[in-house]
Amino acid sequence: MDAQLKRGVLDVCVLTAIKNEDSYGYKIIKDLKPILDLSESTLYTILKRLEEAKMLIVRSTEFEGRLRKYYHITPLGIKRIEDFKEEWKELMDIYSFILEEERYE
Amino acid sequence: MDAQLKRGVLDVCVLTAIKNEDSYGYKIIKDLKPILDLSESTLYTILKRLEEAKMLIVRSTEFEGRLRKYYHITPLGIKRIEDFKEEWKELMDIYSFILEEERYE
DNA sequence: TAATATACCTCGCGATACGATGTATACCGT
DNA sequence: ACGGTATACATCGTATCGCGAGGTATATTA
Repeated sequence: MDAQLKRGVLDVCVLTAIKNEDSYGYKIIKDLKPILDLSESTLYTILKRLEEAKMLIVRSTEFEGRLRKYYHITPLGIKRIEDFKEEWKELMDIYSFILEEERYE
Repeated sequence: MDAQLKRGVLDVCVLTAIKNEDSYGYKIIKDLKPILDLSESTLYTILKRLEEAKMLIVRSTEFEGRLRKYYHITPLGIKRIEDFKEEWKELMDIYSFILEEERYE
């Protein structure tokens, strides 16, 4: 999938991945794999950004000798998802425009 | 509308705007206004990019004393629109994922 | 013992939206 | 005659962000 098209949905996907149950980086990538391929460097950048935006909070734990950082969504994170749904409506209008113009070809 | 979400659709919108009839910068902005607000600096950057990608060709004319550059879509430009429609399917899957997760809140 | 999986992270590059700014002509109201 | 607005083009710099390349470390498996 085109990188440009990803930009508007990536952070919302990550928030969605942790919405129902706290999760951690490595698991998020695996969970999202079927619908969206994202690299580790991308994910950790996003997680950091979302943390700075207070859309999630982090809890570091140790699991079987390895570090594992669990991410928990905040009300601001929930709001980000809701806002996205509103934006989606506008995006649908744009898509309709592209399809409609097609009829006259 | 969020700038990030725009990135994947902007160039396709511009191509769509000139698809059925050759058009020029100032008119493209006015035509797209109802569904998408884009600034002049953004549009001219996109037009230049699309020209370099050979998705459109330019024809400079003079109209009532002013310069006017008409843009005409090429087969590559048409293909870009078709490719976008395929990408849209993937985007719909992502949107479905976001909505489905919602059910368990 | 070597490879693979798990789990984290940083740096730099390239792509790109957009505000600010600039140039120039035509038109319209006062 | 003059100022404002519309038309029409363009460039530059900044900020954002996806992602490949590379790094560190432990556990498991062949």
